[in-house]
Amino acid sequence: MTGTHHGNRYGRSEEARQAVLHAADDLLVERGFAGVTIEGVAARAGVAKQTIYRWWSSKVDILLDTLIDDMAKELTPRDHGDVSRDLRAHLHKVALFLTRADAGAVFRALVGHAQHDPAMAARLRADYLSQQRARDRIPLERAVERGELSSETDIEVALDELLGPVHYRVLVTGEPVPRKFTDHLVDQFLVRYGTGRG
Amino acid sequence: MTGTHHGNRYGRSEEARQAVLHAADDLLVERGFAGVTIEGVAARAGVAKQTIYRWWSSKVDILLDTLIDDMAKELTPRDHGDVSRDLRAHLHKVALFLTRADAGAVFRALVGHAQHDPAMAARLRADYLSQQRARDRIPLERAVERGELSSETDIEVALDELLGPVHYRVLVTGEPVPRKFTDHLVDQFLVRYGTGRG
Amino acid sequence: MTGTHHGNRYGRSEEARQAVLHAADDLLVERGFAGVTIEGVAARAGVAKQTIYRWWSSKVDILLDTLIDDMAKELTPRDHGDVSRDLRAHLHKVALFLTRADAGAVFRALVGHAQHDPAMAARLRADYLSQQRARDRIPLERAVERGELSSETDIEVALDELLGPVHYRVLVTGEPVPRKFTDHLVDQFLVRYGTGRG
Amino acid sequence: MTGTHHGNRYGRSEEARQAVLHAADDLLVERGFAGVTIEGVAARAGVAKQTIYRWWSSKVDILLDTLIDDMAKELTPRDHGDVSRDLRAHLHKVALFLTRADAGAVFRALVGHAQHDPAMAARLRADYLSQQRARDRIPLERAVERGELSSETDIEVALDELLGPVHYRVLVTGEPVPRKFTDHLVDQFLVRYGTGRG
DNA sequence: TATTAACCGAGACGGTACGTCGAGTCTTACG
DNA sequence: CGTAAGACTCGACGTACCGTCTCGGTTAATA
Repeated sequence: MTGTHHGNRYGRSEEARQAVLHAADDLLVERGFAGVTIEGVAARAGVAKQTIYRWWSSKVDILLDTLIDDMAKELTPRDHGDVSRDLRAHLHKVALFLTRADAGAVFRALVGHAQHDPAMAARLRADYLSQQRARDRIPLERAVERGELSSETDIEVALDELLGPVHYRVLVTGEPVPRKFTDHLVDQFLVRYGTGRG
Repeated sequence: MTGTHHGNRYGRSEEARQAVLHAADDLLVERGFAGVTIEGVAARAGVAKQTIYRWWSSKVDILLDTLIDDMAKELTPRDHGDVSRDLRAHLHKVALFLTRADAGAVFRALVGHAQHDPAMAARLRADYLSQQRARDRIPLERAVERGELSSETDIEVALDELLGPVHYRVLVTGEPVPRKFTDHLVDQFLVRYGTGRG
Repeated sequence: MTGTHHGNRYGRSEEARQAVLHAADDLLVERGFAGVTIEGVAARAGVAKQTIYRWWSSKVDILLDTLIDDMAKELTPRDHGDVSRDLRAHLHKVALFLTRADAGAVFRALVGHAQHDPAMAARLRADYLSQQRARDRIPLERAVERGELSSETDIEVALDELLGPVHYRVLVTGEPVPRKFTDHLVDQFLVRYGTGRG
Repeated sequence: MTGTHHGNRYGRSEEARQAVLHAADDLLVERGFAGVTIEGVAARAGVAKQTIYRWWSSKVDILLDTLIDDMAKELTPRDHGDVSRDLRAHLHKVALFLTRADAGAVFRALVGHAQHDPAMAARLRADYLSQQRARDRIPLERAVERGELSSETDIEVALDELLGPVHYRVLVTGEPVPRKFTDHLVDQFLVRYGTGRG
């Protein structure tokens, strides 16, 4: 009746999964968060609504799925052998990620939605942000190992000082986040905490 | 409302306005952002939907109306005669405001929604956040006048360094924002920028 | 936003009501009972689904509304001054009604559905069929008054004998119900029950 | 079903067939016609939907399968040697069958559905009702042979006069069909058509 | 005895329609 | 003119079944 189907007892259709994720992503970028509807995603993906509801609980759930890959892929810090270069590079990557159209848009939309939905906020933090937080720690932990930072540095607070201003600009003031700004944050941070050996 | 409606040939009903604002506020706290609907507000306020649409353009518009008074009232910094005490007090007040149930909930909800709605975000920044930003500048400008901060201090960047971590915790990580944290931010800031005269 | 609306505090839109009834009727005739869907009726009538649900509880409810006028209009027996002519005329009208495309189709569909839905069956009998039954009694009661039938005639049973075979053909065997057949039923009936004065 | 399924190269599983028929029958009695769904039958019978679609074209097709045995079994008239007793007995059996919960429910449901589906109605008449009609003729044909009825009797019309009122009560008015009523129908019929020898 | 084709259960798939909710618009009667 | 009331169109929600299409495993006639 309907053309080609891909039912399969042992496992879902990867084709349908990809179509849904891409459709949701596209709609978010094109029409914004309110423009992402289950009905719209289904239509655009060429998929039945029921198929979406079978695997995702809400449009937020879909967007989380689109986010997780990107974040790990784009935001894993590399080792440049030097705390300053590590931090400058990582903070810049974070800024680029947050302000870029596609993946950053998903992140902003989800953090925005989290303000309206405590349960989803808890899940976002437990499943996604904590992973990112772990990646963010890496440059600082390496710096402590290298002796570039005191071993008594409060890394949690340090992360807030470095990442806080970047997210604040993105989420609240809407100011751009140029490289100069992130570099400045790193420099100020090292002035205070660095051992002078870095 | 009193049960009887109140036509008024010369001007709008202040009674209706207050009922709407309170109903919206109550619903936000009780049921969250999604629980605030025009229909629900109208029913709760004992007001016709049309009356709401006549004076507000959306539920976000109503919530903005509830926010503006509170922010000016609660977040105007006092002068303690000393940059450290000024900043510590102000940052603490900001943290309290953001994390408190009612007014902070409205703020978080609106910033959350702004992530989904660029036009509303622009308006939020132009009409509300810029006013708050001006209030936030006061302690720093006073410190420059007093000579406690160099006159070359980039106040915009300084604000981002002070307020950014606070908003980051509130909006992203969900960590609490204790006085110890805000005090630490101020201390670190003054270590770097202070003239030593403060 | 949508063109012309006709909201009105004091009363529903007669225009919408008529459009719904006609659309339902048309769909029934064109596509059969299964082809009558709330969604389809709404689309065809140019009416919102919500408007239908506001005034009718189901598609059956709509069809009942289309039926009631027709039945009273078409099946009220006239007085020909003679039991034989009265009954022949009435039975023929019933047969025509039942076998005709539009109104008869509605009747058949509803009686068919009543077989699946005891609650609806009860309502159909209480609100519609009993009215028709009352109309069907008229010729027989007149005949008793005229002395053409014994006053001891069991009118209920008589009605079953006259109307039963007609409905049986329509609903069960699908045989046509020609005038010859209905006339024969009347003749046989009068042979048995008539006083010979008719 | 036993929990293990039973592939069979040459021929279908009688076990599955019975499970489906019983499940359909049970669901019809418990939840009515609308409560009979292919999914529900499959689940209840412990059978795959595909197995149902392999052997039946629709839920109506399943119910027809449950009907055919019962009708032949229960509605074959016996020979009492006398037209009056033959007809009284047969008409009473028909009335019992139609008004009883299980088999009668299936019959009523199918006749009801036939009002909505002309193709199914044609099939119902061709495959089932015509067989029943043949059985219904038997007592009358025997009576003609015996000389109890004139050989010129129009048996088709006679059947409508006898069976029509019974079906009318069952399908339309919902009145009970007591023995007194069926006996009366037979008596009236014989008054008119009998040769007086019966 | 091993092969293998028809049947079986399970269940994912693309769809249609369901009945509900809220959005934003429009009309009315009243004060 | 502003108000309460509420009917209107519209879009999306999440659910139930539809009928189709694999999939991996079972069974029994045949090679």
